[in-house]
Amino acid sequence: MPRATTTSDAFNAVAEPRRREILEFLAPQERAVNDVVAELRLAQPSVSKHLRVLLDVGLVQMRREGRQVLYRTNAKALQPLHEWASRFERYWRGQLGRVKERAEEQERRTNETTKKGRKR
Amino acid sequence: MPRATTTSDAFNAVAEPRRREILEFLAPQERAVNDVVAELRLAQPSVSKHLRVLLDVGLVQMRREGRQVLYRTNAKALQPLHEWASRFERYWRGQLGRVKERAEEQERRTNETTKKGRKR
DNA sequence: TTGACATATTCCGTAACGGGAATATGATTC
DNA sequence: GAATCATATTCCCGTTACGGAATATGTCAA
Repeated sequence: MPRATTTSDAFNAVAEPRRREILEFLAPQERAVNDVVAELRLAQPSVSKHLRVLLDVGLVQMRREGRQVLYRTNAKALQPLHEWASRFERYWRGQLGRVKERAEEQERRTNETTKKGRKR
Repeated sequence: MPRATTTSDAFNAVAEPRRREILEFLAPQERAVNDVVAELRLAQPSVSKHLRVLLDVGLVQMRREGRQVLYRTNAKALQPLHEWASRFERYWRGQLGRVKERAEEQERRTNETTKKGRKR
């Protein structure tokens, strides 16, 4: 099985650095495709393709305005990513993480290691 | 250019769902490889490979203990991801985001009604 | 040693990926 | 209509992904 498609979810879509840049650029205000091209200095087809991916996973929204197409970041779609990372917050800071860690470490030693009569 | 390698950074490493599961499992306490295999019901070589990727980007740490190799999540390596997502927090909640949104919505509306067939 | 257990690596196959170039679609103006 | 501007899609290419199966490495025990 190959890697999951970039359009499968926000995690995959955001793995590409240029797409992250695009999201940052489109977050404060909506912009036309050519603005992205100019600002990030990417080829136009490349931008269109990245925007397509972002659109498919709901990370951007789109609106037609005359000849141009305006895109904007849909920040809500980044919430799951943020929340997922937040689950680890307690482990990189704060005491709760350490205390719990220590307690479970303790339990592991007594349970798992003993289950097969292992030494050490 | 193909997609960046999974070992290039945390974003790419975390794009794979199984690796996220592994990180969750290894966050509270360190575990042997076989524990991961048993708990997540993955093939052993698969787990070893995923752990290798996670190790390369610093998302887990490793320690040998007799025959087994114990892994644990290095939560600090997830901080950049969390911080990146946090930059969008103001856009999905909070007033700044909404105010700006409303302002633009307003402007969009005025343009549409006022200047119906203009040039750009 | 030899054998078992635990984990890692290699090789294979299929399936994206992302860039570039060319081309297609869409909307506006003349 | 035709020309033009703005964006999207298609095709080709070299690279990488992940899974499965087989095999290799490493550690302990008898």
